[in-house]
Amino acid sequence: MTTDLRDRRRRQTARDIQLAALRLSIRHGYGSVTTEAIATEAGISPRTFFNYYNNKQAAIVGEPPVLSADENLWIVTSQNPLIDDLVVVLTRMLQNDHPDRDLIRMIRTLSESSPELSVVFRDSMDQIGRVLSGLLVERLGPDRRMAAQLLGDLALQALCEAVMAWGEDEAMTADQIPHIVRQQLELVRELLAVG
Amino acid sequence: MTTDLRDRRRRQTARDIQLAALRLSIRHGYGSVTTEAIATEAGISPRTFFNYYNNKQAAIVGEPPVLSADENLWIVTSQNPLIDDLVVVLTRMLQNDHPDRDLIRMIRTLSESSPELSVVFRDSMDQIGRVLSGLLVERLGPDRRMAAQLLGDLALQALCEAVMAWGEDEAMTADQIPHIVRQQLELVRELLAVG
DNA sequence: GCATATAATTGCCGAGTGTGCAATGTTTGC
DNA sequence: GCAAACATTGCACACTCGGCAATTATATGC
Repeated sequence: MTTDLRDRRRRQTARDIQLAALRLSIRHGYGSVTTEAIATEAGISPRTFFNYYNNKQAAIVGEPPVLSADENLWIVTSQNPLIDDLVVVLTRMLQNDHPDRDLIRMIRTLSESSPELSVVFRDSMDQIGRVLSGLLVERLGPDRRMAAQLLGDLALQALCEAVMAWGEDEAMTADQIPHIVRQQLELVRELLAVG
Repeated sequence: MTTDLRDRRRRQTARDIQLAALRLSIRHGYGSVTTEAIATEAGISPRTFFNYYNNKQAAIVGEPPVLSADENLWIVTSQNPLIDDLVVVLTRMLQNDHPDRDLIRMIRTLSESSPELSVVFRDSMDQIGRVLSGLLVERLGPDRRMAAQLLGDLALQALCEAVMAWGEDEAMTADQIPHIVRQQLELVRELLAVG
């Protein structure tokens, strides 16, 4: 059962690299920091950096959470209100991958000073978006394909914003994030109706 | 009044480069095509490539349309339904920058075969998204800031999808794109209410 | 027209990115 | 312990991208 030693090490190293990338980039600017500098700061060789992340941007955002299509197939046939189901899916995803408030804040700080990073957080969740959209397309049928994709994207974007807001507000607990997501989705619905 | 010779040349060259990038990438795969090969195909020097585009991805999607904040300030104080105003803004933007159906189709083809490009089209519109979101935040007030950003993003994503759909369907005319956007936004509203 | 300012193209060079390969360590299962 | 599996590293190499200065093309004033 010590079989997880490697796993823990791997996670820890991935984290070390991310932290090094964030610290150095915040201090010296994203563009001025080389992968070599990050590797040195993280205590690994330059070559090893690329065993963990494909590029500098990936190191900044870290390993994104995963959304398993198999475990969420129920949403395809569920009769509940769509908004409820979306919130359930995102809640579960968050429970599998507890975000770190400090890291989130550093990412936010950095993407404000480096415009080229503004899309990076979002892009890192692209895989999740595709899975979610795929499930929604199944649920809503091919004639509502486009709206299904828009909904998946909207929900994911709402999650990103809610996580960012949580990062800024020390008084907020992680389990409030899904609540924010629901609230904002309902607000969007109202604004599309009257606003 | 021949003062536009340079301008026309510039546009033409930008287009030539984009076309070369798309053709070569579709034929040999995005990852296997070098900027040097693109430059040669476009009839320019490798160095000139980077005078037009900052990187290979930018060459693929070409120069994105611009959304002028100044010209759309009216949306901040408009009393019309939000969805109407959004459609108007996007319609005007499209009129300034007629998209080319063939290019859109090539981009779509390519992003299906190269997953790393799936976010590129969207990312190229990031600037537009920020402007639009900014306007909506002004209109809706700081307490609805998050929803405003989600709405701006949703509208932009709807536009992207509508343009892609138009690219695929020869029977569709460009002026139908805003109609599709409206239709999909309304569908999203309904789905958020009942779905 | 012609000379001159302005802008575009190009070659050259150098720092940085990212990958394949093979050697060397380290962990795990037995 | 030992062998298989896995991780780290160094090395070499192709590619990306930007600064600089020389060259060429275009625009403008006279």
